[in-house]
Amino acid sequence: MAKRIGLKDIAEALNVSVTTVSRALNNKFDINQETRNAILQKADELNYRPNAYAVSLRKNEYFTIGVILPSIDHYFFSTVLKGIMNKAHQANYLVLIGESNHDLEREKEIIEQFMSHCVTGVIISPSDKTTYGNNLDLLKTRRIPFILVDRPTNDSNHSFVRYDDPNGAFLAVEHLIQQGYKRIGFIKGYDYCVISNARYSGYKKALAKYDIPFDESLVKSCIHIDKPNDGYELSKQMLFVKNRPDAIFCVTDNVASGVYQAAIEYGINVPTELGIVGYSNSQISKHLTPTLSTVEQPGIEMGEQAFAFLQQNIIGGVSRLERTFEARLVIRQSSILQNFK
Amino acid sequence: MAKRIGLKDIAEALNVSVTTVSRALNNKFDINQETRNAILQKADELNYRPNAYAVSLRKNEYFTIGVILPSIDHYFFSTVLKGIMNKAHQANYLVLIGESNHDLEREKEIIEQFMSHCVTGVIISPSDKTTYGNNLDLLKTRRIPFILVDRPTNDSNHSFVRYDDPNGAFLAVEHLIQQGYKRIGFIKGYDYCVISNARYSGYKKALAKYDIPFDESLVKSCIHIDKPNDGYELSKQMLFVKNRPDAIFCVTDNVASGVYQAAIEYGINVPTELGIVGYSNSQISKHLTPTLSTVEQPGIEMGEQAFAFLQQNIIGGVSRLERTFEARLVIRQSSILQNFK
DNA sequence: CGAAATTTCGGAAACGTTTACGATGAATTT
DNA sequence: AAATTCATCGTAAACGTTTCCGAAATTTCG
Repeated sequence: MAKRIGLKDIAEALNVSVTTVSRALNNKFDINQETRNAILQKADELNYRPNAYAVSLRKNEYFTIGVILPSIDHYFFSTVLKGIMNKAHQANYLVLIGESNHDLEREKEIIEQFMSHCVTGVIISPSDKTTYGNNLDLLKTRRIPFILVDRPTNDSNHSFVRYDDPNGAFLAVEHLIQQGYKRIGFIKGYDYCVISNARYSGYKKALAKYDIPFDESLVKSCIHIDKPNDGYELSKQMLFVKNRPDAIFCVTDNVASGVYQAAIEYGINVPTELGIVGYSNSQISKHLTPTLSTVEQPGIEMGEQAFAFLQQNIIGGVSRLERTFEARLVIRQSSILQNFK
Repeated sequence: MAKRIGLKDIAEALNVSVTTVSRALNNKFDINQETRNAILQKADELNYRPNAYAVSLRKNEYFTIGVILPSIDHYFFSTVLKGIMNKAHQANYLVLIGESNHDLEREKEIIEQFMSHCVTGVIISPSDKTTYGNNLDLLKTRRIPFILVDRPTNDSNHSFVRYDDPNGAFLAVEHLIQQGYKRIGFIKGYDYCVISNARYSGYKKALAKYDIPFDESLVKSCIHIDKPNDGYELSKQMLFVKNRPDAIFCVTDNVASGVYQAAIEYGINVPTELGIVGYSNSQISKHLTPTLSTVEQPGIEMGEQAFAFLQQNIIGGVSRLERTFEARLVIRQSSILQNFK
């Protein structure tokens, strides 16, 4: 509302030129100490802030990156964002944020908004469909570097930061096997969910390694991977048969929480009668009773790494970078059988 | 990396002036249909995007708001942010985000960055100390409108969106009383935590209404309000005495989760032997066993309301707006005694 | 003391837009 | 046929900076 004050205001107040004021404020060398001090003081007095728009326009450097996430209130993504913002702040970058809600059209809008705002790079966790999609082409034709987070595409030219999802699932299932569980079920996501499929493959690999026959009746697909309800319903189906599984690996912690509910309802003890392992090491996993064993996903570190990669791409012009975070299992109470046998 | 293409590039390619190109792209009237079409086509072909910096600078209108939150990966705040971004997107505003981490110095840096980027308004959930502080003065002297979220200051001129915290606590405690609990404890935050104190007052008010004497030994203060550990330790202290409380109201769900742990450790049944009510209706409250009764905090709605207020302040120049969201109790299993008595 | 070097500053152009204004030519009117 | 209108376009200034270049004023040097 109030008039923005600019270099001109300071200049007029002190009877010097705009150029001189600029020089003083930017610590240039060819300026007298006294005038500089006077200018600094006046600037402070008038509460001057440089207009970032004018500066960027003139210098043609826009210290801005864009971040696109499917959902901002999803715990994992919010930690990724935190990691990005940590590093971005240190490097004096402005961070623009867009929430795609897995909507391709929205994702495109965000990218175009980012391009209008001259982002020098983008970190994106694409919606599932983008994986094969063309929204990224918008960035490519503009040669705007981007880093994929958590969900790499099948294009081998892209830089990405991801988590070793198959191995995370493998470790989870192997752990269950080693604990002595015999019939291990898996509650997955829908068929085209990239993340779910990656974990599915790890599940199968672990079974194969220990010569456990794959039993399709032990695998169920849920629609909503972020809510417990599907896990609840599907595990009820799985547990209400004669030859029921004695352990269930879940595609997310939230799904696992649904399995807890079903177990309680049926009076099935966890972990003695039913082992459970989730995925994400989200907040709830520590709070469930018994505490939930799960696969860790270090969101902050992944975010920080993504920003570091982006910076390398921007500055160094490095073409392709990738990092796969090593999977790590967090063993808690829900999968410990050893002491009871 | 690639050269940005501007109006000039289109103009040169078509042998017209920059002005004409601008006119064509902005749907001005005094332009020939054919040239317009040619320009539109060329712009599309070259993948032109207007430079938002130049536009804003020239038009002197910056459709940007800033949001400052203590923590971005805190569930409640992430939902507030989601609400803000929903509305901001509809209104075509750019959203800048800063994470203060309850650090006053950082908060100031963010505000200055925002001012450099010419935000037309700010939504801020101030760190505790700012409540009495001067960071907001930076905005005031610049006449940049701002809306406080969740944590109003004691300055009666400020616009804010908050939650009726005292009443939320009151409802929680009243509910426990009505269920038949007799000795109701409270685990609060540290002494200067605004939110904690608001809830504390509601606790006391409920006791007073039902003529239950206030017993200081039933009130404990924790440091970390967002983690279960303090709740765990403090409730152990409270439960390990002869005349222990039969219900505990907690300043947050996370603290309540710590009480669960202590109860399990001591073999105390929830809710029959110990009633528990938390605060925030966070993710975990639905997943705990038994499910946790808690006070709802509608983050998305509060965020949307905050943006609506900000917009009114910006557009209409309305001076002061406030809204207190009505408290609502979510009754789950952890506080139900009625059926057992 | 004159010339050269140095210090300190201002003028002007530029970044990519938008917009007020004027210019041009064609079409219409008288 | 001259005068007027109208449609279409270009010129130039402006937004708030930075920076190149040159101009004074001052100092240093031979």
